[in-house]
Amino acid sequence: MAKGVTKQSVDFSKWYNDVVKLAQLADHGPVKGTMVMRPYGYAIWELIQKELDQRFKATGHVNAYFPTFIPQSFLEKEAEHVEGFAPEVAVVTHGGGKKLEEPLIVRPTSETIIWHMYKKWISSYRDLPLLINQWANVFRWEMRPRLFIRTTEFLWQEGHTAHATAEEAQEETLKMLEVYREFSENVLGMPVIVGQKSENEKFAGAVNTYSIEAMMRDGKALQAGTSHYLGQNFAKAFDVTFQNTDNNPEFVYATSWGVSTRLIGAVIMTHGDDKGLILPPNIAPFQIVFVPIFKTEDEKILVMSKVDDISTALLKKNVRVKIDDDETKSPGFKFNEWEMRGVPMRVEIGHRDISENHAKVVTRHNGVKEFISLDNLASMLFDKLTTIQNELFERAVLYREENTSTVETWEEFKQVLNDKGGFIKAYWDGSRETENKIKEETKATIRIIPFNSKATERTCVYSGQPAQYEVIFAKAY
RNA sequence: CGAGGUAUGGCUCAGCCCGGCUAGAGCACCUGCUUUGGGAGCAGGGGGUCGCAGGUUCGAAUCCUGCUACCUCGACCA
Repeated sequence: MAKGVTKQSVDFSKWYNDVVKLAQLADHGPVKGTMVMRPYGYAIWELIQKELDQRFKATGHVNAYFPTFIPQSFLEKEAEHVEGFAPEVAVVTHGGGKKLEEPLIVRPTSETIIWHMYKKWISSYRDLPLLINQWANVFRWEMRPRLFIRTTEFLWQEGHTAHATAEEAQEETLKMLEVYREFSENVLGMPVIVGQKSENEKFAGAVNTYSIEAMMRDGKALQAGTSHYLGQNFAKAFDVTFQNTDNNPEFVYATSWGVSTRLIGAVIMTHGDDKGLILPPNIAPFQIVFVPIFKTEDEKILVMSKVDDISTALLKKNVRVKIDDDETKSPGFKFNEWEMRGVPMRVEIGHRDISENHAKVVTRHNGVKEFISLDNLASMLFDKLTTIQNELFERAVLYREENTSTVETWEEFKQVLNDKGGFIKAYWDGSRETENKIKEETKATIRIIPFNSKATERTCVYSGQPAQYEVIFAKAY
């Protein structure tokens, strides 16, 4: 049927595209890889922004805005950075009808222009730390775009901080990683594994990259957020020094950290099912949808006044409510429509219900239908939002555990990856060569080196050499 | 960027192989009436220079060339 989404088991990619389009989250723009975020999808982003922004402010950061255009020469000042980003950068060569003296790059990330400015603003340890975040769009010319997950232009936030000591900068890096973890788990209901990236996977220009990794329902890994300790790399490239308390000049220590609209893709693929989207209440544009059911004008007046009473009580508790009173659509259509669009709870109220003093409440993620007394309906619904939020997280944790395997041998590794997929815990010798060979043979990469990873007395699953870490391997987005 | 596939009304597709009257269907949309508790029914109606550009031909949705976009798989990546 054209009305439903493709089943996940039939074709997960198609399922994802169906959900994005049918739930009206986003559409393709006319230029390859560009995305139009439709109102429903953008509303989710606004909720994500609000929650994150509160957390950034609470940890002492302030927002600012830097320009999109960056002189090409800036990118070239940090060797690893230019090597990493040059292949995917868009370049402006003409302006005002004339060829520019120096081409401008359209920011793929803002480290360079921000550190150019930081040089002007930092001269003493008293100017530090400098804790700035910006909400912006960035551009990366990707080969294989995918709505929300990988688009040519995307929205994100990027924090850029400057510190007087390495210790303080490292502390900041981990502090923001923890903000991302807490946000992902409590707001998005998405469990993540926190840890460090291998040399192969780290940010171009960073000393260390840390990330949160999530498992999607097809068993693949998605990097949901990163936090980088940049050391003095950018300070040296842009000559940013400060006078320390001993009156000596010293290069500034830096961090950067970001999450993007990719998080929306992550939510879709963490919670969704064959009926479509499932949104955790904390980021659902509509947390509860009311479907009033009536035949006559008298019934309509009765039903609508009751719906208004309950929704008003909910609005007072800041619950986001949608009353679907569109009389041109049948109730059955609305049930399917709002389930597909992921609204956490639906309340059906008709004439019959009112005479029996109850309403039918249907919970999206588990399909449970129950009658609840109208007397305490508003408070029951309010409480259930928290329950649903928790259940979604628990369910996602369980799914991840079920699809995580621990392997000892290389044969087992290949077999599990092939038969089951998901996350594979295995020991690794810490070498780039081994990681590359595993990638060549299986397409799986080291997604993360979890914190507290220990590998004493163990050997590498591939090379048989003494192991340095127990890591998570997976195929990734 | 490499391999394969697709492009016909808003959507899903048929027609193409083997060129030929006015390009079809289902869904969606509009109007009217009847309906409304899991994707309503009947009747009437509107909408397509067949992705774009060029070529072959008396004649092209159909054959040929180029381009673009999208999908799947690879390499790259938040």
